[in-house]
Amino acid sequence: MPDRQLAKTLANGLNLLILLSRQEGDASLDELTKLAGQSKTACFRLLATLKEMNFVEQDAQSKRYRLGAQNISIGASALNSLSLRHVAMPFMEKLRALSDETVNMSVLEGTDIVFVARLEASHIINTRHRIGERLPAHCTCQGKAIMAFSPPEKLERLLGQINLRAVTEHTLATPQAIKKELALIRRRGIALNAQELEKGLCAVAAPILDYSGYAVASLNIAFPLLRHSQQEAIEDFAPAVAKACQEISRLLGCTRPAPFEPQG
Amino acid sequence: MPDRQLAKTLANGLNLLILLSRQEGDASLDELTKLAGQSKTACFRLLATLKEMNFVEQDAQSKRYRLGAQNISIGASALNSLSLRHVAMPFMEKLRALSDETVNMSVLEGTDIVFVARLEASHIINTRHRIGERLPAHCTCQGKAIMAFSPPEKLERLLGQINLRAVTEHTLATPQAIKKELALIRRRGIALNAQELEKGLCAVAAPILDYSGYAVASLNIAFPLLRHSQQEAIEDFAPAVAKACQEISRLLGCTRPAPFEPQG
DNA sequence: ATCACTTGTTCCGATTATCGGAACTGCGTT
DNA sequence: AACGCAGTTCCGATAATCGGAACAAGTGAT
Repeated sequence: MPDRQLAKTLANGLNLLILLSRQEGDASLDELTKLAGQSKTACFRLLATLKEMNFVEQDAQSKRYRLGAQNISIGASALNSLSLRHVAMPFMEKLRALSDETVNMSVLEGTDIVFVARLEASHIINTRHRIGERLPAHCTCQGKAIMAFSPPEKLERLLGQINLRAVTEHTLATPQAIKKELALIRRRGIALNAQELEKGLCAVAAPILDYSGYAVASLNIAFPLLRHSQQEAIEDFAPAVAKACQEISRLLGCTRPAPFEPQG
Repeated sequence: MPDRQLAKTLANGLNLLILLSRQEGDASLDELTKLAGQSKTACFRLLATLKEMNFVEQDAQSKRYRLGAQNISIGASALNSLSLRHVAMPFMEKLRALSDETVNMSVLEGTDIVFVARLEASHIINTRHRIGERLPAHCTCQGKAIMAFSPPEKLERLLGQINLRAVTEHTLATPQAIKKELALIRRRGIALNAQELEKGLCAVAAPILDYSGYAVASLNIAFPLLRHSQQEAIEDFAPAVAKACQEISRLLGCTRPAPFEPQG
């Protein structure tokens, strides 16, 4: 996997950090050793280093490892340095006022999306995502919106990496199906999630593009089909989301023209 | 630097990540090279590795580095798995060693505080609170410390809900009195409980703030006036409690500066 | 209570990954 | 056009990493 000259030790250490974050709660040295596929000694040394720098903590009695407070501090810093959030927030507030449904912003990280901002609807029945949470990109309209407006070579690489497990019966299951869907999204400027992630959950998303004309993030409105039909979403929400994203993109220096058939 | 067997490459890479997070916004390779005190080549390789794993991003045109989305995801994971208790425990142990009095941590729930961690003094005469126990927030220094550093709208809501029964003759009895007291606490960074809950019981508390700059919990040292005077508490315990809480807050991503007159 | 077994930790030599200097590239300025 | 500057690549010497073996400390079973 290492094509270029990369710092292998650093990569191994970071990999342990990622494994630990994907783990529920804490993990033992042995568990991490097996997950990472390395020697016990190497893992031990790497974890000792991570511990020294507060990236992991070790329980005094059980000796199990968990994520340290350093990650919280750096994560908060990463959120703050995202100028996107500040630019987008007023638009997200407008969208929520319009829809009274939850508005999310996500970025693409590998084959997953990560939530970076969120304004919740006032309803009790709601989506339960949190900032920092990740989801498979191809199962979400936010992920599809970003992928549809990504550079072709990046997209090809992603399609090769995507784990095509079907989350519901509506999930796109083949690279061909995804490509066809992305072409449609590219024409319309809008991505739809019709129960692909969870039954009864629907959402519309549009991409936020930067000066290069490619997507850096996406905004969506998510809602249960209890309150709105898919048709309502397309007619009422989609144009508003698309317009908000176009304005944000313009603020980021994007000059790419909007697609021709936003109404599809 | 410790002499132990640590993975130096990993440490150097993590150090770059920390430097980047302390930086306002982004940083160039040269800047990071100087800050880290390393060769340009080494930094470049480490940053390339960090980039590969989405811990940093690189702007396509300016080549400058900024924190990547991976940190947001891991930070959120850390927040969930690492309870406040784990972060605060070592600091609480230090406070108890310093004072040989009982150290408590509480969070606010409604108009009450709830004890979530506790280290007891060795003395026989002692406070008898237990983890999970609740007390009216406005009668305790812990509650006042949290309220003083809560969002204004939340505070207003609370003040309307508080049941203003006077527990002792020293208890704050009107919203005006409470507001005045909270303003004082906000300036000093320290909350005092002078027999407001029980005759002869005194305590000093400071707030623990998260990345938003608002309080999520508070720490106190509680003791009977038998062993220390109120003046001793202000001179000896208050600065230690304030310092501990500031350090914990920083670990949680708080950047809010400490108040100006911690000694009041 | 003892023994076997699991998990975490230390030691040490061989190997290999890392480091830093020098050289190359691309870009903006004088 | 030449220069300087920042980022990137190349390459050999060196120093750091790795993994096996041994040790320590618990844990559970006989």
